[in-house]
Amino acid sequence: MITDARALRPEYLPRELHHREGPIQHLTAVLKPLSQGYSAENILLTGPSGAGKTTLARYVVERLEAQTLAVRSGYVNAMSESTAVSLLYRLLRETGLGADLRPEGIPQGEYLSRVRASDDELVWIIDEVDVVTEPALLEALYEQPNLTLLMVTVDHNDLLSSVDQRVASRLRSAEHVRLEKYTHDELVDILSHRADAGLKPGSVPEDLLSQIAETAAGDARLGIALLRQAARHADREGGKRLSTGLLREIESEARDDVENLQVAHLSTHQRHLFDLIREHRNLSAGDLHELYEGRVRAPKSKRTRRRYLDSLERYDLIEKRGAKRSTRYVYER
DNA sequence: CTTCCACCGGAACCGTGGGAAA
DNA sequence: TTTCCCACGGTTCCGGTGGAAG
Repeated sequence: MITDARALRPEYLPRELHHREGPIQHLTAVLKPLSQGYSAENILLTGPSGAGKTTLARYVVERLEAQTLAVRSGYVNAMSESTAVSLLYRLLRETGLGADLRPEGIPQGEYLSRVRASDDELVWIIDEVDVVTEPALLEALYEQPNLTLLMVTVDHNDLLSSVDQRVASRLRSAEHVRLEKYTHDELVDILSHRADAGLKPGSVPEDLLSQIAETAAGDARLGIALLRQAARHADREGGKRLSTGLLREIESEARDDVENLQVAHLSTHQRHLFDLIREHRNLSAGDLHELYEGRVRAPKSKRTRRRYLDSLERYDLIEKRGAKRSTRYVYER
């Protein structure tokens, strides 16, 4: 049944993007000066999860790079790089400017001079830019004359107030491209393109796609995870066609898939905190700290735990409710 | 209504370790 | 080699604040 598993994986970059014609045009227009050797505005790309932000950014930049000799690009997810230096290192490697660099022990300035030394215009995609903790880093990047930033983040309305002042002002000054959730019909269409690319023709009934789209509620990442799990399940059972009744069975597996992508980035102590909250579903701050201290051999300080909990919240793995003495940490699902 | 204090989060500080300069 | 520098991952300190208890 599965003819090309890659097409169902989360990182797959399709050859054509559907239902994003407007944003594609917008982004392309903002980046256009680069193809004529001029510099372009920095860009902030926002939208809810599963709206295709990352895919869109990579798609547009890849096309630009293919059409223009003097443009090079790099992509990084700020979530998975804990420090400024590791983020710069990764980006330089991606851009093809750091093959000879080692990952540690080099001052920031050295990396930045690499950027300036390049004859090409550079476009860097920084995914989840709101977790960049060092404001000085973005400022420094802004000052590089031949560097255009394409910053990607979820569209929390509280975003600009929650991040550092200096970061916020950088984000505000960038050209803003906003993505909406996919509609039901758009998502059905996207899923059927993926099914065509990855599954035997005719193996997915139309009404199953519609159900998946319904469950995913505009979130393409979840929709594709559902499709992938449905196909795997059917494959295991030796079925030739995905059945409509399948969805309830595989929904939680698909949601686990999406969650596991995030959990994979956690350190062991972050993981302990997350596991406790997931086990208990809902814990007061006091209880959580007590449980954590009982479970872990060398507990981190309270302040450090709060930082970990912050990052869990940014990953959308947990939710913090209430304030002050009635703070609770909640896991839903 | 007032008081208390658990919790949050900013800021300053610290020990370690690798690299570069002397 | 020794010394200096700097990033990193933490901790310590502390002021603000709003729920909860009195």
